[in-house]
Amino acid sequence: MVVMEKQGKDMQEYFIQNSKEFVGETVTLKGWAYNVRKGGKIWFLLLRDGTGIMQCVVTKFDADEASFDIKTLITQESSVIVTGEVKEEPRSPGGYEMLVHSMDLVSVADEYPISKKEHGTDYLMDNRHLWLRSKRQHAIIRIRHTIVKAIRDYFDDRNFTLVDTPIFQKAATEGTATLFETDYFGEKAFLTQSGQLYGEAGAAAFGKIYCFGPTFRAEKSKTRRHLTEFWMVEPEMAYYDLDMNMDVAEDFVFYIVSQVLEHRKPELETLERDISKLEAIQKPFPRISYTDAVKILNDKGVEFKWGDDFGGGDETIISSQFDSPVMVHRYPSAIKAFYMKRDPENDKQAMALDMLAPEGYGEIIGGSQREDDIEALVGRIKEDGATEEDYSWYLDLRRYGSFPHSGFGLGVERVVAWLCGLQHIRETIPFPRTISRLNP
RNA sequence: UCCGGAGUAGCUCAACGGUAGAGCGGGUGACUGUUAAUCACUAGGUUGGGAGUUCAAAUCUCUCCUCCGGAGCCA
Repeated sequence: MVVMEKQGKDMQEYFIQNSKEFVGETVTLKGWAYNVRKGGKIWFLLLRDGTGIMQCVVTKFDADEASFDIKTLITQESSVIVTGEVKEEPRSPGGYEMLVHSMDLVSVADEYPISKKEHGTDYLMDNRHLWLRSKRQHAIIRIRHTIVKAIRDYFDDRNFTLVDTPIFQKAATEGTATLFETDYFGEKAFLTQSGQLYGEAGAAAFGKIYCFGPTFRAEKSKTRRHLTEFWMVEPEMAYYDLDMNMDVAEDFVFYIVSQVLEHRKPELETLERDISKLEAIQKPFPRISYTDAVKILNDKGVEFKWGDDFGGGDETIISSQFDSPVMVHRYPSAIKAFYMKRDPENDKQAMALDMLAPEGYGEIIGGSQREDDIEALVGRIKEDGATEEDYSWYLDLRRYGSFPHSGFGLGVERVVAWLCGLQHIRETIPFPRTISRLNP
């Protein structure tokens, strides 16, 4: 067993994140100069390797002369390869440092656009390709990675099959939203706003499926909650009703939160996230009907009529009543999509659910039990001004073995913003696309 | 699309009718334990574009452009 451990470590590649296991050893680091502090006979290089930042100490006694003299050439973000001994050192940020023996300057960086002082967001977004190197952005993107992994693991471990859905689509999923139009060999095609209708075909073939990919909305939204290109995961489950759907949504979101807490505490601390708010989240999540939600608003003195849709401020008031995400179900059918099943007990209500994140982060999930009655579905398609022809393959799913089924979509970036405690959604994705940004 | 705010040095900002300034970053030099290192010296500007008012405009007026925040729409 001791031998196995030794072998395992010998085979382990050194990177800054696991310095603890290499104390006393001489290792080689390849990375970039995050910062340099120069003295006369000693200088400090903060080296970034993608996993963390290591303080490298260069002195005339421990390093050769050529390596020491690199201090006159090196600039912020220059690429360097350093060899030296890893030591525990309380004076060093991170608790470890490297005593440098030799150094190789791979490339001298030009004057770096992102200085050590503060910058405006728009300037940083113009330099997004470089901004990603900073501690804060590094932490966010790593948390995003953990969220995406949790999403895939959750479904993969529960017998869901991945069914990818097309990005080019012939028609809108939900008539109202504005879509990006493209020329598809002389024919109109739209960038997808949802994979759901295809997901329903998948559920009929595989039982439980999910699709996960980018989604596009051409609305000219200018808010901190909107991107024109964002990632959405959409599970669809055969023989699941609305309550079972909410069970999955709750368990799924709880799993994502717990994975982030388990694996990304250092990153959350870098972001100065109030972790107690995330630790307070518990199952079961509160479930309230739309009608109850309207009562909450009215009790708080908000003028709100049954039948209207919630605005951002309304959602914040409702969600702030709870520590955990809240699921609001049975919305007025008039404000929901045609494919949602009507409540058998009240035709004015749709079997829809939205999940609102705490702390004012808004809607992170939208879903429903789907309409499985072909007559009802055809009726609503016609009410929307479309034809049976437009939805012929979708209606086939009701002609050939219709079945109760449900699903939902979760917006990845809104979850990242919520868990990271960010002010703006544009930091949640490496290269955001908004109404005013297509570059970089 | 509507409402509000802002464009001044590479960056973050000040000057708000009378000769355009600071901090950071850059350059040069000093320093053996720095922590957004410090200290000294130094370079750097058609004040977003256009038009107008005035003896005089970064400053006042109009217009256009760009960006930010909010509303609507939504994940």
